[in-house]
Amino acid sequence: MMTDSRSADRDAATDALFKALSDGTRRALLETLVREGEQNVQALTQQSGVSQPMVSRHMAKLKRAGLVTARRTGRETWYAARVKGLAPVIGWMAVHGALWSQRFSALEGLGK
Amino acid sequence: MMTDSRSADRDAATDALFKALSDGTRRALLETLVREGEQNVQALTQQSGVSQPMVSRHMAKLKRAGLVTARRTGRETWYAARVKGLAPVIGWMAVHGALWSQRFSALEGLGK
DNA sequence: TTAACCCATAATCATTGGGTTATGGATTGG
DNA sequence: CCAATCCATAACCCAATGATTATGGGTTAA
Repeated sequence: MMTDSRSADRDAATDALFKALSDGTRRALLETLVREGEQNVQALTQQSGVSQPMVSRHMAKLKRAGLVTARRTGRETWYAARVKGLAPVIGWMAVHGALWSQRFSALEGLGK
Repeated sequence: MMTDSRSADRDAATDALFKALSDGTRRALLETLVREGEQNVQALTQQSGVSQPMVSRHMAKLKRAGLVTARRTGRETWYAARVKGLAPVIGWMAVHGALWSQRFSALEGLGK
């Protein structure tokens, strides 16, 4: 049930998700997880080009947005991409109706 | 041709696009254009809940991101959603390969 | 137990960015 | 020509954020 006509674009989860994706460093971190699977903070720090604390904070934000999961074993924290996390993005695009939806067929062409 | 292994997530256009979508007010403005078609700044201001200068600045950002087009006639500026503008978002998702691509089939179910 | 290691948080800084009101340029209407 | 209208830009405020170094808590190893 829609409580406000503007709620679709003001949804807190959707907002957190788009904000999480709006930074290049975070997107790069996420892509590393997608490509290379679960990684600990050490490994992510080495490939990211930013400091370890920054990686921790970026991962926290990605986690709050639902884009990664965290699994702690001993002193290491292992992060993994959470595939379902992008669903709200797809949902947001779908909300715009047939106009945008038509373009989704182009996905097949883009799928490399 | 890929000039840098990290370039996919550091591409300036992609960054501008995600940043443009990361604000709820801008997404609401964009959705208005998608739903109701071309609108001038006046109309957008009335429905947005923010001041006219803020609308102008948001629209400028959406335009730089390639999500809207602007057409000036006399003293009015008419903005329209640019459907192709979302392609890089879809492209970015596709870059992540089959892992994400599988989920795109869920679009059909989400398409209302 | 002590040292080394992994990670998260705190403190700090500079920049970005959303918001406002004020202003001004360009266009239309009397 | 003058006034009203439409929009963009400027000036400003404050909160959020990306980044750093410093610190500290918890875990493994010697």
